[in-house]
Amino acid sequence: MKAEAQALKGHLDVLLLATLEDGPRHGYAIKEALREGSGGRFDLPTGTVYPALHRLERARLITGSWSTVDGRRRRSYRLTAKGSRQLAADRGSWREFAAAVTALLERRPWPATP
Amino acid sequence: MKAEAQALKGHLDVLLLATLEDGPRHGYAIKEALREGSGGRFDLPTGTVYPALHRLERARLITGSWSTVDGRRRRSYRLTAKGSRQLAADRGSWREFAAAVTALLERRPWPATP
DNA sequence: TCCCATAGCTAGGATTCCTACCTATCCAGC
DNA sequence: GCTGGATAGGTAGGAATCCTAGCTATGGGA
Repeated sequence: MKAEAQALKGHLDVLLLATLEDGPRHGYAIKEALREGSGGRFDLPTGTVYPALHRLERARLITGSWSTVDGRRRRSYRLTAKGSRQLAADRGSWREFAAAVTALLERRPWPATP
Repeated sequence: MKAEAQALKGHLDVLLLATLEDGPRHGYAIKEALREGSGGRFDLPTGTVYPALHRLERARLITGSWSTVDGRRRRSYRLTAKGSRQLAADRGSWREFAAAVTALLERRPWPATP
């Protein structure tokens, strides 16, 4: 395994949901949004993105619909109500998680610092 | 799978290394340090901690030695030079990773904001 | 004409973390 | 004396996730 691989480590779902917060996007556009929104850091292979979208759809967090634009078929996804709630919850979880890891790595006392 | 499980998502190694930065600790003490240092958030099962320590030892990031204290056998671990370097690198990776995820979730423009 | 960007997909492997289980000692409470 | 919890170590196996590697197909620019 490459050293820098496995970069997402379980946080992919919340990122995918977040890209849909402003409105529907198709898979490839989601992938591009993550790449651009992260300064190139999250340049995910399609073998990561598409299965993850299918997983979110099975979980009813997003719904997809087919369309054709310029001769290319697209599957456009949007957040469901459940997905919206999940996104809000996951954002909170991320903040707590990041705070806890940072506290341990920066060796600050828990819970808060000046 | 429980909703809140898989809490560490690939960041366990850097946390384990960080607990050894102040000096040697044995496995159980490492587990306790993570629990206390995270305000109880990272209360890891031993089935997570011990195999991870063995993994780090195999990778020569830490070295362990047996001792007996109060009739209990302990395996005390300390950082190797390689482990120290890895910790420094992983800290940097964490900062970048956390910044990228936060930027996407808080929808701040990349790379920086006031 | 050929290649790149766009757009979608799957199979299988590697890794990681957790659940569930095990042994054993020391000490406090009953 | 006995029991249970905290301390201390461990393993086996499963579930989940992400990546690699491969595939099809269209449109447009060099």
